[in-house]
Amino acid sequence: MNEASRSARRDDDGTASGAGAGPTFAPLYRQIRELLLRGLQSGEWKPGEAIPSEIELAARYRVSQGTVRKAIDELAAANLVVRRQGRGTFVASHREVRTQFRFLRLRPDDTGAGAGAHAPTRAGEAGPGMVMTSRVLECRRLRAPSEVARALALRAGEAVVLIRRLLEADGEPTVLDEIWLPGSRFRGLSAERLDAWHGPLYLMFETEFGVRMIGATERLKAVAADRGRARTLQVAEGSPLLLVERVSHTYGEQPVELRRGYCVTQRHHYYNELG
Amino acid sequence: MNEASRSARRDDDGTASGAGAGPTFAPLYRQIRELLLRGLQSGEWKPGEAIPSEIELAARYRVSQGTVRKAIDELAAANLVVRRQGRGTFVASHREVRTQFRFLRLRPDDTGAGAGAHAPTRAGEAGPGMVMTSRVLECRRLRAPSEVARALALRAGEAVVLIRRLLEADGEPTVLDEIWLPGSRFRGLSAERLDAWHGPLYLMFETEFGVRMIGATERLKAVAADRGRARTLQVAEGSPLLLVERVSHTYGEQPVELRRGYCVTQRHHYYNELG
DNA sequence: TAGTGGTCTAGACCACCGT
DNA sequence: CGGTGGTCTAGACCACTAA
Repeated sequence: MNEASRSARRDDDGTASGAGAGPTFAPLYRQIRELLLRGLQSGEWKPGEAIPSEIELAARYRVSQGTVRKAIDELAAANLVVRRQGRGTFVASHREVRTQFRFLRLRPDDTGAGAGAHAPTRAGEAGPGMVMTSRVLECRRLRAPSEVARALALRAGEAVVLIRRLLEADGEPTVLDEIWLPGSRFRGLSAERLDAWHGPLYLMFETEFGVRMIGATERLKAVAADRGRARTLQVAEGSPLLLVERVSHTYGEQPVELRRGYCVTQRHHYYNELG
Repeated sequence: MNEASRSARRDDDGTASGAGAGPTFAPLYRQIRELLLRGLQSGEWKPGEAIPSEIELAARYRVSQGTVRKAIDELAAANLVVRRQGRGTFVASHREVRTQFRFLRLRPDDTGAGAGAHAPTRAGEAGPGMVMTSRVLECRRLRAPSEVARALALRAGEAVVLIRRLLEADGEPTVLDEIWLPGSRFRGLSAERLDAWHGPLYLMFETEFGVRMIGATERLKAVAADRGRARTLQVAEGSPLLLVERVSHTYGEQPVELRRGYCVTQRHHYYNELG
């Protein structure tokens, strides 16, 4: 691209050069990244589909391939997009096995035969190394309690969906989930549809409701099992449970799920890596 | 660099081109990265010091600046090195505030005034938002129990150091740590030296023993407080505690610490982000 | 064989830092 | 001001994939 057009675009995009204490200009590749991000968010390219080639994007935005490349690099680093040499760059989807268990941090304790206590499940293995089956206990619509509304950035009293489900790992009751979703985005979600669905919940959200979870923040606590939860999880009342409170979000940090998972950690643990 | 010298270096580095089913050649920038890694590991450049400039490294290794850049990019992404525009690239150190609390995931519950339940402590804040004080209960040398030896990749019975300490958050007993270290790397570590040290433990390990923690894997469980720990933490026996079992490592994934932290999560939680 | 992403180069210029 | 990292370009070539 030539000097003139570059300056022109920059002037178009920015809001202030010397005007005020406004934000300084973002590098070109970040501007491109934002444009691509908008394409993802708007559904111009859907999960599983390929986005245009780097060369095509470079031509479209009138920048060099290297600049497009750096923009895509960041999207790939954020797991929003997956590069495949020789094939193209694809919008990430919960369909893919690698991404499948990205949000599931629960692992069985004895992972690998005589392996060290902290060996990852298996080299390069993404799966949890266990068979997880889900049983929906309840699914109903109600008005958001205040803390749920706050977490989902809704007004108190707005419609939400509450799902309660029991996860069994290798046949043993292990996680009791209480999932809150904004009613507006999940119209038509019901216990029947949940029962009919076989596969990861986030894949259902993606394909059936067009809501793609791309990240989450979690808060973990140890709590004592109350009567009801103890019964459901088949543990003694007062047993220690690992409470995982998760708020997950789509594009633009927009929260779309509040989940409280009560986990029995007798034979399982929550796995995390610090770098 | 010219074709001839590039081919030459590649032939030197690799082990097999068409010979056997050996590993395929790594890209140049990865080879450079490994060379830099060796420099870090060997202590050629020490924590806090600057490594040579990109231009100098490019000349030394006879590659382009862009290739060196990509190598350093990966080291920076792994937090092994910190780039500072206009100044240089520095070996990461636990001295820096940003890195200071990288391994501390415990946060006070009510973070920010009326903020949403899941707002990070503060925008860009690395600190824990609380005053943490440490009290060493015990520090002694003994022979490694088998599971400790396994976690630290030692032979059973080798010398290890056991540290027990109590962390108080804003004056309240909150975490009871049991820390196991390989004796060979931590000669001369004693309760007195620990008491005399003020600052993060990992900084002490780095400056006093030349052991730099660069990463860790953690396993979390909810457990019931036994008699002793309940007393130390001033909670009721049987109270749920968050057990954080951490194995941290230095360069080359070499484990150098096994830590079990028993956390009271009445007013605190373990924070995590999933991307 | 054509098209895609992946690597590598060389050089220009910018933004920032310390002196 | 000189030196550092940061951005951007243009073009060559490689590695992989699919038709």
